[in-house]
Amino acid sequence: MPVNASLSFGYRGRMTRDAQQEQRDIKERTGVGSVWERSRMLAKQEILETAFRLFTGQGFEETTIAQIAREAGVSQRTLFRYFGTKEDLVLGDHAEYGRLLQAALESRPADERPWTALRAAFASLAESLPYSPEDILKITSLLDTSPSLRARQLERRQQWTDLLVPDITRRLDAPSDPMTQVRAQALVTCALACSEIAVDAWGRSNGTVDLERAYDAAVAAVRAE
Amino acid sequence: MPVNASLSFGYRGRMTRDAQQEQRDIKERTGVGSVWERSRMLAKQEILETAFRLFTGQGFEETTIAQIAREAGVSQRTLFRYFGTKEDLVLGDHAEYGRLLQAALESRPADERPWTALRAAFASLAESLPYSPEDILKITSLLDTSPSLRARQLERRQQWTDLLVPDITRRLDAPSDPMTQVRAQALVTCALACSEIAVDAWGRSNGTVDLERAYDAAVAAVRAE
DNA sequence: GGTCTGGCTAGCAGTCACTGCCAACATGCC
DNA sequence: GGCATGTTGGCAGTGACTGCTAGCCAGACC
Repeated sequence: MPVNASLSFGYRGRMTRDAQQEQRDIKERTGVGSVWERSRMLAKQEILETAFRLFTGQGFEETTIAQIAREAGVSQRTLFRYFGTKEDLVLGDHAEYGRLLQAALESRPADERPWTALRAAFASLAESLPYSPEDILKITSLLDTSPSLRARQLERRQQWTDLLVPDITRRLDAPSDPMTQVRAQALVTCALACSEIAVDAWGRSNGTVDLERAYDAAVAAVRAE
Repeated sequence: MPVNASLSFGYRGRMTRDAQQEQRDIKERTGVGSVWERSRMLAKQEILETAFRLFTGQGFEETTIAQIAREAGVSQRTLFRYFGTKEDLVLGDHAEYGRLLQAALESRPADERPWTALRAAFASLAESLPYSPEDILKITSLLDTSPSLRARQLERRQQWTDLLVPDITRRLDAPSDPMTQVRAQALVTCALACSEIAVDAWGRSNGTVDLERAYDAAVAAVRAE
């Protein structure tokens, strides 16, 4: 049962291309056309597809690394070299996405207000993520079933906060105010929380709720109530 | 079932007594008077003190359960019976504190606005927590040194959210609005985030920053910026 | 006071995520 | 072809955590 290849890391294209074009694409994306690099990507993709199939089929906690490795045809040792933790199989390269988000925020006009800039940065990140809506639905439903997965995701979000706070600090008045750091942290954390709540609501509605409307409703509630 | 039945293990006695006798009985069966209970509490205390000493001395990750158990004079098996996870040694009974917070929130006037009620609930919880300021300082500094500890704490905070959302939902207008749930979640999550940011700032300042001022600054930033 | 019940304990074996190490092999470079 | 280097898999180990079991001992009952 072939799983949608859009699950694979970085893959955003269609499946209807011939192998040559595919290879050129890989070369383009990775910058390296070496056999090593290509087989690494194939293995990575195979592992991810196997993991997602097993996770959605029998649950995250109930699936062992040994099983994924066996069915993907690699050793456990290799699997852990590609994905540092079991949770990384679901959550992807959060450090990379964090950098994307940071870059998106820092590219906003310096005089844009915090909430405005953060909203634009989220929208920018959403466009550059290599996940299809179906992928996000799968991920969010997995998050709902595994506390450890949810914990790890919250931890990652915390790390994103540290990346975004410096920029937001610059957007605040009174930089000498000792509370400026606290204010920036609060803004970033709450914005990230609102985005996550919106994504979760979108996921639980099976994608019928409008994501931006949910986010705006969350932010409006926090600011107006 | 009597209210305090959950306190008594293996209650099998009669029901027709006056309150005073009942209390004496409970004390006998479950309370401080029983040898079992006393040794349980002593063991728990001994384990906690040993764990804190080792955690602060050599770090959370660098301390093993085996070491704590050995130095506290109990078996690992017993330690895990008292504290379900290594993180529980630091974080305490979060489920219990969650119930306290929920009760505090629900005891606020029904027409109080979400932010006001939440702030009062936090203040109430802070007063009923069994930690001294020194304890909190130790805990927050430990949180800063261990990602896994921080992750577990974020996970617990998520569980608190679920406890508080129903009450906040009732405080919102337009309960038929499909976004009401999202709005309530956003409010609770952001309020908890602000309180945590305030506590962290207080901890990093070694207790010199005023906790309530930090919380208010965080909330004000979120709402005004 | 003797006995019985049942909670509590230590200890052991086992699971699972994850890591360090090393030998074997593949690949890229010359 | 030969060497340096990257990659892999197996293996042994660690550390958190769980299930099971035999034995101990406080407390209830007679």
